[in-house]
Amino acid sequence: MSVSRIVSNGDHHASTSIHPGLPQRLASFAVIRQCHRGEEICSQGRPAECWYRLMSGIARRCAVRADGRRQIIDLLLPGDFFGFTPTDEYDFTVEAAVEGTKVASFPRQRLELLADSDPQLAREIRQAAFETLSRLQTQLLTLGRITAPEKVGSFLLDLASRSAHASDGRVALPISRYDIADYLALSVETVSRSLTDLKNRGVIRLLSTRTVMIVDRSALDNWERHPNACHVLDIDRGARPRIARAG
Amino acid sequence: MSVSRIVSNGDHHASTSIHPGLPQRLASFAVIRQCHRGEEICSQGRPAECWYRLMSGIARRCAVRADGRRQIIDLLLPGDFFGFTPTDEYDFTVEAAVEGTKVASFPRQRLELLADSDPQLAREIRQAAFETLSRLQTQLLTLGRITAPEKVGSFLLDLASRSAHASDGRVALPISRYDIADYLALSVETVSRSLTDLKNRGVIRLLSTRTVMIVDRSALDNWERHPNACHVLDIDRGARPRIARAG
DNA sequence: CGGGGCTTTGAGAATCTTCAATTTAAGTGG
DNA sequence: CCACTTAAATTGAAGATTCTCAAAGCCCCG
Repeated sequence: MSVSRIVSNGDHHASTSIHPGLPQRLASFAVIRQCHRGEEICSQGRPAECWYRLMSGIARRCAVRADGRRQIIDLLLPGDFFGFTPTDEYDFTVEAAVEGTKVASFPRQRLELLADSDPQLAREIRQAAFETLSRLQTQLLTLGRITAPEKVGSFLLDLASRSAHASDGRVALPISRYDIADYLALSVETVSRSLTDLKNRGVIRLLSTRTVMIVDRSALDNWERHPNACHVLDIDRGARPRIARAG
Repeated sequence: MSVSRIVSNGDHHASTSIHPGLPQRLASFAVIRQCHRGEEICSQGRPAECWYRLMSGIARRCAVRADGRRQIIDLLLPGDFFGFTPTDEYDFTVEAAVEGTKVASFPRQRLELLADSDPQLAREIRQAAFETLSRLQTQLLTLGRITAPEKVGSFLLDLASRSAHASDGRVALPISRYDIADYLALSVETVSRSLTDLKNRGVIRLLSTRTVMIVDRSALDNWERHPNACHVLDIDRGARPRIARAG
């Protein structure tokens, strides 16, 4: 169903960016597969026979609720690993979000066996898992935001930091408003309104439907540097400060 | 600042439950530390010198926003690992949520070195990381819920599955309503109202303030078994089904 | 028995969702 | 290359939910 080939050193793109080449040991086992838009890369409930890394394009890891609503658990950008499970089957379905998405797949069982005798490989796998953890944590922070514009702003910042161009505040939105909505647990309309809201407040500029320019970075990023306030007695006892919405 | 001692085989509790003993190899390196309520176990920004596993009690991994709101990224129950980071410093602060919380700590650098020559240990660490991933994903699903009662219900189910007693639907709430609120990104009042709402609808019973009985499990769990609907053309194009709230 | 936090409940304000319709963008075929 | 069809994105208005502010009851601990 797709072109497959062996690659010696995975990444075709510039290795200077945030999206570095494959770790050395891993690279030699990669089998690249190209996917159509909407094509499933791996399916929930199926035996987890491979680990993956997105090489180009975009993929989404999603679940569907009984009420029919879809939820995007994880947005996969080039360089991201996925397919890690504690059990022997995939816990989510992953599908390509854009045409021609390229995925590197690694036979799990073989890799684990090799890792047993190749410490460097084992470390690379561990590192990949830790980076996946970090990605999910970032998303948890985003979903924990209160207002919709904050969620969208947080999403934009995350996207900017994970994308290639770091310098100018230009960020390409790789997915539709619908996908963003399902990723941020908002309705499409609210996503759209939040974007125009941020635009009107001068925080961003919409260069095109799928391109935003971050003008006021600080307005989007409102995280405390050191959360030691957690330690304060008041907060520990539950009487945390109550703050008005960032209307 | 706390009692520390070496243990040969970590877990004091029944090994029959969901909370099994420490993996064999890991166990031999555990140093147990007992913490006071509110005491920090590890701090954001500090060098990540240890990996941890909660042995008893409860801990929370949290962040504080610039506006003062606290967010609980991760609720740690006995058996849970934490402290995994892709960088060399902790990305969040972890603190004991109840008095006498016991934590096993493992010197990271030493463990990684040992893992290089002990494949079994390497596998155990990997497994721990994957389980952490799974835990975060579950929380992402919960936060992705639309209504507050759904979030609370999802939280209860998760808690039930992670707690010891599996049979009777009794679930002990190990943290305050405030903590639950910060964990689910809701206000305290909404958490409280959601609980009484679920009670009034006969889905749960409040045996005590900190003990709920799950009566109608299916009313809380509304996940599609196989999210293959993602693959349907309509959904792929964004025109996902729009469903009324579960009022 | 008193104090303080924890929990619950009430009421109004703000936000988000839903339903509906319009506008913009994109893809297809002549 | 333009007209046409369809999807994507935006905007409006009403209804629903949640947050905020306020206050009362509860429970544990000293």
